[in-house]
Amino acid sequence: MTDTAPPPRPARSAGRELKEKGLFEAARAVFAEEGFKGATTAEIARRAGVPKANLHYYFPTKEALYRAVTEEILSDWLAAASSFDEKDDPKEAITAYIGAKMDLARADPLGSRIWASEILRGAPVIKDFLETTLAEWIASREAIMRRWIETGKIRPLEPRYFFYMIWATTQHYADFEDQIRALNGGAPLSDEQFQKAKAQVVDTILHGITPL
Amino acid sequence: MTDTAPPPRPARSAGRELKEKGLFEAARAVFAEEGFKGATTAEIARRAGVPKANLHYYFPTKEALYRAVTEEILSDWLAAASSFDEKDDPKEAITAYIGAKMDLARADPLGSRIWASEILRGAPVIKDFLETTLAEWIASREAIMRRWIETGKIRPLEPRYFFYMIWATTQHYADFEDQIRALNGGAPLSDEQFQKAKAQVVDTILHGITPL
DNA sequence: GATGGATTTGACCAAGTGGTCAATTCACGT
DNA sequence: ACGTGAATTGACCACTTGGTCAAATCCATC
Repeated sequence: MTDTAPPPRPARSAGRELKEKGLFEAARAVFAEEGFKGATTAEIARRAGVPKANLHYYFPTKEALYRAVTEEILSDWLAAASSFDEKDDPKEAITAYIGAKMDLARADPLGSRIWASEILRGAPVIKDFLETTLAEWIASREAIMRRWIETGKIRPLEPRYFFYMIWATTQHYADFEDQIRALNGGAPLSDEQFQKAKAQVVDTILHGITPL
Repeated sequence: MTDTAPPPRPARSAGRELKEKGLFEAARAVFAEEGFKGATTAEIARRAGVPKANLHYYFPTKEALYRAVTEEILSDWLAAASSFDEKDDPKEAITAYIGAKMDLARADPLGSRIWASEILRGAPVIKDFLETTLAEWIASREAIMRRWIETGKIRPLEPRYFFYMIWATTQHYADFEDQIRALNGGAPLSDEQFQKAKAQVVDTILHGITPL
């Protein structure tokens, strides 16, 4: 992530970035499946196809690797969140936001699962993000929603619980994918099924908050 | 759980059950925080205040202890699920069900988190439950909901995605409690806040599926 | 083709892991 | 008091863990 231009040597960085990427992706998979504590550097290195010692050359510690992974996830989360702001109309804004969150859950279930796992263990690494960036994000959107409520565009409600519902429902399709698969006869949701689920989530929530 | 009468000797079992309970509760806490793999028998024993060897006297392996914990959780889940069946009217049934799920998330967040953690790691232990008991449960309730749809009592929708929304939203209050706390100024939701959240979840979902 | 930093990796280590075991203590019926 | 099985526990073990290190190899430059 976040490369700040080639300061000293962009030289061998081609091969370097490739290998780093391999480690990074392997780490995402293992962290998502096993959690931070359950994940082992040996397993990550094995999946990336490099000796364990090599992993520690690119990432000094398991935690450094984990932090790199989480930072990207927070960045993706914020990118999806921005879709809420691109429309003035509540129906459009909420539709776009739920759609973006559903698409993110579908495109990057690992990221969602790592986030969930991080929260489950007490959020030691992203606590600061939650308390600052995320808290500000939701406070600001609460203000927007209260305006919609005052102008009668949506039914009165507590905005934050509304967002929790969106987060929970959309991320569920990533975090509980294995459960959903078990309930779907062992097969993951097809694209058509997923699109139908997405439409229903949007539809149900929109109707849930639309004034009579 | 599930004691099948005192077959050979209910004798010293008073002290025994007490200690077993202590281990059991300590295990719940540690499994919820660290996941199955991340949890250590040493930590569980430490929290229960007994030597590690004593833990292995009551539960032969870490996995046996984990299975005992999960069985109780599945049982609690089914108990809450039964509240869906006690009413014929959709509004009443759904209100009761969401309420029961919210109350369970509030009363036993650890159970919900252990469930989530189990799914995240691929559900090795409860996979059978998901594929049989849970699959049957949802299939049967889908039939009920389709009848409600046919008689125009609720808007047309795919019942399973509706249940996913309920599960996701209610369990979110347990699984993401630490995130919710961070967004609540560092304090857990008060009882009043939680009751308001519960009412809003019921309200939004009911409106979401009620015909115009 | 020699230099020197970047990279690779097998061998290694101290700390922890789940689990075992034999020696001990306990608590009750006789 | 004593015998007996239940319960307790310190010591121990084989294995895994995250991380280190020095020796080897690579490769762009001169």
